Amino acid sequence: MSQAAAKHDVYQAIADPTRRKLLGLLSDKEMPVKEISGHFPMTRTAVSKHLRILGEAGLVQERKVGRETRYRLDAEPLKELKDWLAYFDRFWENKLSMLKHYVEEEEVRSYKEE
Amino acid sequence: MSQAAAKHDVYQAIADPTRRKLLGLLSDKEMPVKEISGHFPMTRTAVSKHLRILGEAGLVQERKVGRETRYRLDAEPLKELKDWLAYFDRFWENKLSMLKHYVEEEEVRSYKEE
DNA sequence: ATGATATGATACCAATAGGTTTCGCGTCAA
DNA sequence: TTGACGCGAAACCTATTGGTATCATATCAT
Repeated sequence: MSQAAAKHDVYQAIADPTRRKLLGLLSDKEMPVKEISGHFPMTRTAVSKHLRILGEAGLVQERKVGRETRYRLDAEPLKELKDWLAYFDRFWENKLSMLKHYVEEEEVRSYKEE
Repeated sequence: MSQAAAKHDVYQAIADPTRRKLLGLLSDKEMPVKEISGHFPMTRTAVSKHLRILGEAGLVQERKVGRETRYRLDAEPLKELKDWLAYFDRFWENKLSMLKHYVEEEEVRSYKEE
């Protein structure tokens, strides 16, 4: 309830390479927009928009200092991604069991349908 | 070189909730398009497009069986995601060290600038 | 051979995404 | 107090996305 209008989720947020780079950049230290945008071949406004999307996903937090707005990483929402990803662990943690899975599937299916 | 025109990467592929659901569905078993599309409130063509995008990202593999095309999960490309994610582990594996990080940053900055 | 089935290809559409330029406003420095 | 600075908001543009309906083709069943 604390933050309405979560228009962008973490999956969308990291879909864009610029935004992934932003997260890497802001993991080192807090940074004002001007300094941030110096690292990207686009206008400050464009970077600012990316930052807003990251903010909506909860991946960055902002703080006003004088006329600056400083952004820093908040990695917490990445947990959701990590959890989602964990489900697929068994499918490549050992590829053998996955293969076995499909081979057995196939034997059953061949017998029934083909 | 084996696969040209990788128009979609794994980050984009999983950005869409329908496609994430598809991956979950296809992790259980190989499935033909018609059966797959039965699980979604959209046309078969739409589902087919999502499958193509997943295919471009290497996340599903297809196999022709008679007039069917059966799809199955290939989780391997998710490794890239997992690796990318691993970089951020330190930022929430123990939140204390992260906090410490910023506090120290801030002390230095206050001293220099404010 | 004929008709139903499974699918991909194609053309089309509205909404969103990613970018730009311009503008206004608060803050800092002279 | 007057600029310059840092930033977000707004209007705008084009390409992409997610969806549709329609069509062509290959395969299966009769």
